[in-house]
Amino acid sequence: MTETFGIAELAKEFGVTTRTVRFYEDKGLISPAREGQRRIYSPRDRVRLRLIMRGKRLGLSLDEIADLINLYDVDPSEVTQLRQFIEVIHARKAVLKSQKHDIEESLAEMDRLEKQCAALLSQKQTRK
Amino acid sequence: MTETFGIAELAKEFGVTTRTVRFYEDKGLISPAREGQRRIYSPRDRVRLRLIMRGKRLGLSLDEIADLINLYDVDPSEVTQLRQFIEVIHARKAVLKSQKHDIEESLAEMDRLEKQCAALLSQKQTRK
DNA sequence: TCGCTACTTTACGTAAACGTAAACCTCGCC
DNA sequence: GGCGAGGTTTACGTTTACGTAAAGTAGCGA
Repeated sequence: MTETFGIAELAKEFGVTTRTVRFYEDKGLISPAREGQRRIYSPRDRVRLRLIMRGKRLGLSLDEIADLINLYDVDPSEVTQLRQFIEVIHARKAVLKSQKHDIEESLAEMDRLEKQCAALLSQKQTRK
Repeated sequence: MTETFGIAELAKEFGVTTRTVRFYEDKGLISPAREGQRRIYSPRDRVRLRLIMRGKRLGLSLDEIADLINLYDVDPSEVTQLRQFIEVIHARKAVLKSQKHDIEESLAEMDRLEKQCAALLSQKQTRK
């Protein structure tokens, strides 16, 4: 028997409000089961939530996140679809790589700034 | 004599509208000179625009970008300020590193998906 | 002087991603 | 059986990051 979760539980785990979790459901990002009128979340829903949070940390919109999540649910029956799918993956990889590049540039700049600061600091302290 | 730019010129270069460029000025992200009532952008303004665009690609809000840009303009006279500044840099570096981690995870997943697809494709084609 | 082009300010509109308030179930328990 | 905790729907409010329209100005070539 697979584990299930309540809405408050998941909201707390991911550091969002229950409103947010329901909002994601409205957007079609997750579709929890119901027990009466209550929402029951499966481990699969939880994984999706994790993917959503990662997408948000990367600055994606919910619509973009929806597209990405749906990648995992593509039915690979048609060869044409498979080819298109590979195209999408390539495009996505390109974006990620450019983003990685931006991050590495930023990190390098932060290091430079930090070293400048450290130098200034030791200068001021030896002079004292 | 240093080169200058018009608003349309810069907007085109960075792939945004002039409205956007003016909006960034309203937000205090850039402060171009004026010639009469027209805006005149310096190479420094252009660098700032480049930083803004990079920030946006990384999913930052304009407020966050403003904070980051102002890092480059900090006056390093006070030791206390210098220490705080280093703290800020450290925090920023931590965020960037976690973001980089997210990206690498995503890239790995994309690779996995791509290989699955390739395998399925070749399967379907040899069978044909 | 006319008209065109590029730029300006002012201001209202809008989509995304929730926040927040109101009013209603329902389950456990004292 | 009342009630408190936690969940639900419905709906209007809010912030961010611009879009878009209106109306005015400044220079420049015919």
